[in-house]
Amino acid sequence: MPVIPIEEINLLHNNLCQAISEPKRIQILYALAEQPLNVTTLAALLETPQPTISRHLAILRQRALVTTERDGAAVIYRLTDPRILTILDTMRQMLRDALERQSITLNPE
Amino acid sequence: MPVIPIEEINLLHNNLCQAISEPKRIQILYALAEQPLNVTTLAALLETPQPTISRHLAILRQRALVTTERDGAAVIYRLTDPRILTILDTMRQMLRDALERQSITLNPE
DNA sequence: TTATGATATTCGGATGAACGAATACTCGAA
DNA sequence: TTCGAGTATTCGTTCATCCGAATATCATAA
Repeated sequence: MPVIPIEEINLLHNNLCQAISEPKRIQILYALAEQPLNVTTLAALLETPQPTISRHLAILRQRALVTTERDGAAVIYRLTDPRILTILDTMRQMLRDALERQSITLNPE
Repeated sequence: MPVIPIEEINLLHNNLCQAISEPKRIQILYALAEQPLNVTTLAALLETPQPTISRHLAILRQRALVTTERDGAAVIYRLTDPRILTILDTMRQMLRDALERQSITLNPE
């Protein structure tokens, strides 16, 4: 029974849990999963003001969830680690299963 | 390229991301992974006031991450879905790998 | 039914993000 | 070196959530 040090719990919280605990940032991660994008394109895609996207990207970059590459005046953002998608998709499946237990269905057919 | 509806993003955020975005709740989930526990025992284990633990458990219960069973006056809490541990462990590994990229190591040896 | 251990809830204050708006910075072309 | 497109930052406000303290509720034994 491994007791996880509180320092590691805090790192986990600050760097990952906290980072994905914001709907807009989840949207950003899914968008970048399709393809790397620059800030303006991302802002247009998510119909969100550019400073808002830029702030969220800064948070994701500080947590090392995305990396950047310059392309002239533009900055291309891409996912650092595809496992973040595995995590989000697992959560979605858990959510579907939990809703099913309550006989509620997403996208019923 | 599946575009995820904003409603599902919000459900994901409210029910799962938000729920694990708190160090004490992560500790609780790991503790319950070892074995089901009642509130008082959990409070003692995590050296945290009982009302604090109770409030966090209420949040986890509302999100269906834990379930309860009565045992006399006590209430036993247990994990609903072991996949939450898979998620947390994957995050820990991502964190380790990210730190390694910066030549920082947890538990060096 | 009353007392006790166990759990849940409420209140108030404090803290932490998020946002809109405005603006500052950066890069490269001319 | 100046301009414009692209990106980042700052400020002030608002809103959500956490906690400690106190207390209420619940279940069972006597």
